[in-house]
Amino acid sequence: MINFPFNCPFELTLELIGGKWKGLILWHLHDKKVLRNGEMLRLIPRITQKMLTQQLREMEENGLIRRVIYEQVPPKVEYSLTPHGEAIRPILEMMIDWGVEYARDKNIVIACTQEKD
Amino acid sequence: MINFPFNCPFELTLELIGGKWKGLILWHLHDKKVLRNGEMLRLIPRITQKMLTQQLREMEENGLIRRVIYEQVPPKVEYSLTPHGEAIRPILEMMIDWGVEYARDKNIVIACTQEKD
DNA sequence: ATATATAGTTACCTTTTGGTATGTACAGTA
DNA sequence: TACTGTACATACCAAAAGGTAACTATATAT
Repeated sequence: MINFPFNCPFELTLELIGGKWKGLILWHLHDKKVLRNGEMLRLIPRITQKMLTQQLREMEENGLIRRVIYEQVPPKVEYSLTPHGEAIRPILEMMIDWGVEYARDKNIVIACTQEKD
Repeated sequence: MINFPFNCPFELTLELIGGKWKGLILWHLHDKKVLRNGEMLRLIPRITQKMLTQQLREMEENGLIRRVIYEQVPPKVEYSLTPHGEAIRPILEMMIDWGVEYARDKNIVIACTQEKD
């Protein structure tokens, strides 16, 4: 999995949460604790199934989230945060706070359907 | 400059500090306060001139850093942080802390020549 | 037999990002 | 006259990331 030559721990962290949708997915998981595939698709309207699966798989492989499969038909799969995923929370919060402040100062509009809490 | 449809303030922040070398550049600027082009090349051995200029220009355009040109020959240009750039510091610190902790847990080696302080 | 619901996969394409190598400008110095 | 130091720019290429559209599987309900 992870085996690049990182110049700095910052790069490692960026590698793990830098995907286009990862912040949003993690944020919803912090909020709801447990989410299913379809629920995430509804919470993140513009994401596609492919991107959702892709980002979830990467975060699972990196040990940020947990994937639990129930052997049922139709299938049921639940996603939740691991301790490493939980520990990301303050970073997300600070990035959101900084972004809000910056956007206010620069008059940038964010098409944001979610709130911080 | 910034005019994408962001899904979340997190994405905006990521857009501004997500470049391959931006964290490292910002970190050195936090440390040294003022840096010249050549000094940064020496501090970040694996970066190329092109990438350094590119990342600096983007951050300048986004208002994270300041570029001061002295009309001399040979040229002298100094880079420093703006208030928005300064405000990024706690995010960098948390990302570094989280990355260090994660790397320890997963036995990932980071070829890191810099220290946190 | 057909449709439903859920959670995917796959092939293909476009855009973005990062990297290599080389060229520019210009006053001062040997 | 050629070389140095500083801070770039530019053309070109390769790799990574992201996106679109269509296809899959299976028990149950109609």
